[in-house]
Amino acid sequence: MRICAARYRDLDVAANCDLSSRTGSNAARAGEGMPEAEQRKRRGRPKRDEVVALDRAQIVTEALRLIDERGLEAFSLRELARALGVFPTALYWHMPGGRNAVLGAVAAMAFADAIPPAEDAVDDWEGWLRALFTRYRDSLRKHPNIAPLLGAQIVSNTGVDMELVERILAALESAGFGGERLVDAYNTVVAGLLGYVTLELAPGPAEDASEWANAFEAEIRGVDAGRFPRLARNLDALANRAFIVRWQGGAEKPMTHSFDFYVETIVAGLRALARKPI
Amino acid sequence: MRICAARYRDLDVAANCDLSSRTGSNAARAGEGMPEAEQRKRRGRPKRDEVVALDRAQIVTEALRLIDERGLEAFSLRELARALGVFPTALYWHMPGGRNAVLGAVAAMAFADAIPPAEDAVDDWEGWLRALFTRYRDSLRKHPNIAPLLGAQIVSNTGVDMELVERILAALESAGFGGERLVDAYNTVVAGLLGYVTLELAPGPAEDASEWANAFEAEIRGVDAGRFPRLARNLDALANRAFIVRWQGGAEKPMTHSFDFYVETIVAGLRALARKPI
DNA sequence: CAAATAAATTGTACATCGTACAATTATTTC
DNA sequence: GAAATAATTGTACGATGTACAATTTATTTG
Repeated sequence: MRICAARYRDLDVAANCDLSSRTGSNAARAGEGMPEAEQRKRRGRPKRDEVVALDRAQIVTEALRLIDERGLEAFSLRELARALGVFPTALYWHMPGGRNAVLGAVAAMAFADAIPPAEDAVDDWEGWLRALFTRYRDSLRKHPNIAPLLGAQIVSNTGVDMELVERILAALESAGFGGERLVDAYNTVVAGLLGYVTLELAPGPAEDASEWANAFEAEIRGVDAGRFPRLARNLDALANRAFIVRWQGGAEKPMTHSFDFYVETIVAGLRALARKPI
Repeated sequence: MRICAARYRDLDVAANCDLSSRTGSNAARAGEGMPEAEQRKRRGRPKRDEVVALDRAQIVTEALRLIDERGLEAFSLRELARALGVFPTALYWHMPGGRNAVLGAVAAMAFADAIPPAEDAVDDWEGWLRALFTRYRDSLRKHPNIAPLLGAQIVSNTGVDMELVERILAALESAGFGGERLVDAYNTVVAGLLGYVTLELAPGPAEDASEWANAFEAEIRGVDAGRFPRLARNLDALANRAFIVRWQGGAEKPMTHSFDFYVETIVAGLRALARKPI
């Protein structure tokens, strides 16, 4: 038996006391150097002119900023709340789904930015497809840390715009696809669209990056030429420039040339299959 | 001020007391109905014949089983330890990297199972590539929950076999690629290999699956035919069978037909580009 | 204009997680 | 038989997601 001094054993209380002001227009950007509870917050709904009225858009934007800055793995609701100068549970009012809802919204926002603007009339379907692919890649390269979100999670997303679907269908119809083949070609295009970039930007090992990189590079460089003759012969061309034998992610070391080839492969493949009846 | 009954405020102690026996040969499979601390464990290293000698392989296998059963998101080191009848910290002895190391090993194991056996002499590179693609997909469909691991994380994995690299290079050389183009073609093949399956097996929203599915299906079914004429016209062919307009994952509703088309697209594209000099 | 209702937040609480570190015991090595 | 090393139990802590209650302001309704 012992005497306990603290009424509450939950340390969250202490952790949540570092609230920045956030009065007036967005002060959230101030970031780290918090002025230590500059003006104490009342409980309850804030007065109209006292605060900028935290809303969905603000939350999602800040979430993306945090993910850009510290990575997807380090993202947490609590840190997001801290950055916004708000208690973590306040986020649930605007985003009832909690963490997953925030990430879903971030993904949807990034995806929306990636699809090309509404210049209809797709007469050159090949050119349009090339443009779609490169535009998507360029967009995602600005936020490489969310690549896993788009590639491998919540693909059938909330509110993903049907605009993209419609445009891809238009391009493929103008290429000559219809009926069942149209579905297949559509799936091929979407998979192709996300596939390469997801892999290219996939995160490496979280910690001790350079240490691991050095070890892996050494392993690659000293590959057994007897067992793997082709790999050894083309090592200079492959090392750190090809998918399994690289030690840097696409954010640091883009694989642009191969991407162009990849796009050309898919376009050429579709062109070939558009002709063949079966 | 209050009198506290418990000496330790850490509930882990209680949580870790439900250790199953695991004496003799693997009793871990017994699972949920634990006989409540049947025989108390001593501290320290166990005697040789008392226990099955927990090792890396056992850990990885059990981890994969748990992920298959409850999903990747629900996976935790503590539950893994519970299933093995061991304290969580015991896992660190065999897997110094902790959680990430376990997941990496799981991914590597699954990947190793996916590459075809050593039937060298690739005279028919197209056939070999088709076989590689379908084999990889079939393997992953047995463990759909780890798809995000292979597709979007730790791609340059620890100990990923160079065997696969060498074989792909062999196939592509026999197709006529060399030098810089060989690298591009290789990257295209690897991206194609992982891309479609990663997307096809991507997990949907974790909770309230059927509720969300119903809502989404209703939204799709009632699509605005004015704004999205092509989508509306092909709705029956697309609904729940195409990437953005589906409400079930590939584990429940495979997209095999489109996959075959996808493979054919890549093969045809490579065939075309193998001829063209630039 | 008063009362009710909704909106938006602070505040409390808790189970769970990953993992660093110490303590303990068995086996192997010299 | 002592020293090293292997393999585990046991302790502890900070962090996270989120359910729920309390509180205050704004809006709607009678």
